[in-house]
Amino acid sequence: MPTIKDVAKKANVSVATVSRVINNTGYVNQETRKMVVDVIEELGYVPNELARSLFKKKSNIIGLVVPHIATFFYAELIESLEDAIAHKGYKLMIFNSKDDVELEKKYINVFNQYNIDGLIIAANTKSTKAYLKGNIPIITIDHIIDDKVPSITSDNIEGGRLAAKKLIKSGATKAIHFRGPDVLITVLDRAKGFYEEMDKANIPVYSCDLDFKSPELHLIEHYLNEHPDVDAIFCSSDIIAMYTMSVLQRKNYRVPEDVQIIGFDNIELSEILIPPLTTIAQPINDIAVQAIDTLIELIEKKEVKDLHKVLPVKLEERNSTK
Amino acid sequence: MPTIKDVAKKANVSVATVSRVINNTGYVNQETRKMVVDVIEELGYVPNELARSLFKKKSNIIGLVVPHIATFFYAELIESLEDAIAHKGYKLMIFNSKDDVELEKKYINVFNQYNIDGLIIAANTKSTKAYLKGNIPIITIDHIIDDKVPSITSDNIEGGRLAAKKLIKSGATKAIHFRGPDVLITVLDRAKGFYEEMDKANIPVYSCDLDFKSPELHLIEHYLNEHPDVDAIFCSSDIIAMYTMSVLQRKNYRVPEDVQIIGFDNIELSEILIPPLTTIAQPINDIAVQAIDTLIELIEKKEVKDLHKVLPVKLEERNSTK
DNA sequence: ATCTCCAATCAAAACCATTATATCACGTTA
DNA sequence: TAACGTGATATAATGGTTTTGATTGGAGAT
Repeated sequence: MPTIKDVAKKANVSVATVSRVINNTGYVNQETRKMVVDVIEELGYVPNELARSLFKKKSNIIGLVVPHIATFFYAELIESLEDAIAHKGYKLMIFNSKDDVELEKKYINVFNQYNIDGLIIAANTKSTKAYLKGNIPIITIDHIIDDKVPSITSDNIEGGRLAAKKLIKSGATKAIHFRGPDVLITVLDRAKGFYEEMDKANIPVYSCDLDFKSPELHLIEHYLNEHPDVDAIFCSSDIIAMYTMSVLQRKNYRVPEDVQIIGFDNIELSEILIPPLTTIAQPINDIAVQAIDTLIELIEKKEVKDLHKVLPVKLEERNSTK
Repeated sequence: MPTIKDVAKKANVSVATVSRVINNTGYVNQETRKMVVDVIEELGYVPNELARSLFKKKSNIIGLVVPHIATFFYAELIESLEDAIAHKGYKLMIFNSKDDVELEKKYINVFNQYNIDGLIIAANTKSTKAYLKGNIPIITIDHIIDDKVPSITSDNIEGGRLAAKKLIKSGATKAIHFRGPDVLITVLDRAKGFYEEMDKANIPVYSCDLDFKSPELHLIEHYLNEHPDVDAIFCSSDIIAMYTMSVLQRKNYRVPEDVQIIGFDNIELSEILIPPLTTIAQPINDIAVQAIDTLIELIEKKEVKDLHKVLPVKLEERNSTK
């Protein structure tokens, strides 16, 4: 790999001149510029980003902490984030925390080691303070770890409400809420909105916590057995809804005639279920774009207006509800 | 952030001594070591990985090029890779190529800029030569771009054969193969093995190319309409199989009585379909581990024995076949 | 004729960690 | 005693880039 020195030597100019050409700063004669550009072309010189980062204390790398890459929602989120990040000239470094505190600690070190410019935390971290200690700009997605740390969340409470309202309107009389793990604020908020409306309508709700990545089929079945007369189900995620529908179908419940079901996320697959799944749509792409925009404002020390942005969700009506 | 100099000053030793303590090299007195370690602890000093990388020409970063992060198979692959990489003390930088040549070109520059130590290409790249020009160790997953570039693939041909054999044994008389995009070698290999066996058994096969990420429902439907008497379907991926099953169900085909169907990948969801999907299981985790192992051998300039490793696939029999 | 100004350029310092080389003190050995 | 080995540490060079401060030559002003 040729260095800036090689270019300088070959073009018979100083290193500084080459630097000025590359960065379009300071004075440089048109002819000199052309000469330098030609040599750069000829040698196939590419500036070394590490050296740049070292000097500028800025790496153009954004770190992302997620609990599980392969969970559908996160996978789609990562894709959107990668896209938004690439557009801004940054690169993405991904860390899979697996909700493991030790792992997170290790990662936090890495962030400092690499002069990472910003951090997106989409995981329910337990090491809040450790993250905040370094002075890397941080933004959280899907939850809030500190009042001063900007966040982008969907309006989960409203999502829960929308689901409840829809089920109530379609004649629900007894409901189950299959939730994700109750350590997640998203999960709690969705539940909160849901209970709120169901309580108002005096409809009893039973709830059960499941794993997000692979919901336990036997738990779902067990729960349905305990409440055979349930006629409305709200799930914290579309994946949970898919698992639930699978159990329902196996147990010969008709959807939506016997039981209505609503999911959350609006992942692509929800459309092709039989019947297609009614769900609460999260604006994943908007979340990603807003997160990156805000994070970059933070990195550039600009003023961030709304510290906690809540994006609207939408009821996507399909045929798993009446 | 304190630097090595700060540590040296505070501990009253030279920078070199601190470095020796950190890296466990050369001679350093026990007492001096303790003193240095204490100061490091006190200042919360962490070596700057960028400076290290710059000097060593080694970044401990491994790049990964995938076509679409959110495609199920890739998401699971990324998760496994991240795991294997983290275990070896490397970090993962992800690039979503979207099968876009321009984007790939941009990324290849980035790899050099960051002194990336190794590259995993899981995408069907069109810029083979550009990748090879830099002298970064490369390994490909799921396809082969050059005879000299090590690769890890599943035994896709055998996968196709296994699917065919199973369908033949269960009485198939007319088959459709819903494939992924025919630019992918994986897709072609699976088809190859499948045709091979079906030809032997004299069973006609019709095939149709679909998108991997969001298979076109109308194409599937159109194809089924054209061949209403089909009784066996082999899909290049479980996602395609899910979409196909959705169409089948909507058209009131019974699975497996009227039509048998086999997928590929064995993603988690395939188990909960109704009926559970028979599929060809790829050893995703093994692929990831072997890929990282081989890549690191390459990085460390060790001899790589088998340049092209083909990992066995397995027929996972469930109830979508007879 | 002298001075100011500015475009154009350069050399050197800075960034941070690593390492080859140098230095020194001490003890051992010929 | 002089030469040597060795443990312990310091010094300086290295890597690639950007920035700072300094220098030059020439145009225009006084």
